[in-house]
Amino acid sequence: MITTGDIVNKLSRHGYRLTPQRLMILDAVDGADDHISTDEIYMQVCDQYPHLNISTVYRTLELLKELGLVTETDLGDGRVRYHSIKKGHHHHLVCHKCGQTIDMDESVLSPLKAALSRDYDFDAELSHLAIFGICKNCR
Amino acid sequence: MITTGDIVNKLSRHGYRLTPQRLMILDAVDGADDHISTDEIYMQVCDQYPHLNISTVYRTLELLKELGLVTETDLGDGRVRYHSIKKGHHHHLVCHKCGQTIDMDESVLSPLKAALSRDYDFDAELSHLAIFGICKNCR
DNA sequence: ATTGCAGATGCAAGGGGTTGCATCTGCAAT
DNA sequence: ATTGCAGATGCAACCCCTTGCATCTGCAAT
Repeated sequence: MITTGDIVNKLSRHGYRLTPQRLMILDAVDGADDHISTDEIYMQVCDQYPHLNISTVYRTLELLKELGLVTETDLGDGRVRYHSIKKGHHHHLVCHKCGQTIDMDESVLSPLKAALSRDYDFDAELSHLAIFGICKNCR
Repeated sequence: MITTGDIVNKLSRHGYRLTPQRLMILDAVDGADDHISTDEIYMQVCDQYPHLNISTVYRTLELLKELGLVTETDLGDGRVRYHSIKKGHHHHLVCHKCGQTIDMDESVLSPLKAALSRDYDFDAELSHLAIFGICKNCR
């Protein structure tokens, strides 16, 4: 379990400060059942604290991503979505026809990561990838 | 070589029409040395035909992509780029630190495509992918 | 408890891209 | 050569997101 104290430490170690906005935004991501979009986070936090500005939400999510507290995924619906690191890594297969998203095991990408490292000396960041295509029902 | 006649046929077969705007936009993509961004296309075509609207450029590129005449790549610089199909498929490794993009051979992705088809019955569209990470100089 | 200040926020303007709608036009039928 | 009309365009408004800047504040040093 990550406590508020842990977050304070993680932030201060990088020269950042804990603000109520950051705490509320992180709570919103952690508390979400599924991947949550920026404006869902914004609206949710605004219920408690209406003065919040949307740009703070974007900047905070960028920071939380940098600190490894949340991961970001582009599911192709025109808005990026966030997910607590507590809920583990996984990837997505997104169907272009029906829009369905299928969770994909991380292991499928391991050979690719290894090949890129071997052949191109490139350290790929594949922490939360979405791959587009056609699902079995739509093929 | 693809002629204007070929394009007319390809369009009409799908119930679309050939317009001067479409022809000029396709010419701009075909004539570009490298991946060209939407507003580069817009500015280039505007030189010949100033009445052109930017939304026509977006809609036309969407159509050309659908018809397989151009491919689209997101190189992570905040704008999508286009590339003529005539110049072949390839993928990109984009370094988060220095911004360099490395061309990657298509064959690296074949095992992934096969695995997704086998394990998930999912037909992945990996025609012009960008993978983010850290390049050898920045590791 | 005060103070100082770098880091954080709110605000407003701007950038890339999309969309609804009225008008226009390619093109097939006549 | 005309006509009809679905498809295409231009326009304006909008959406998601980012950025510059003035103000505010967490928090460490005193």
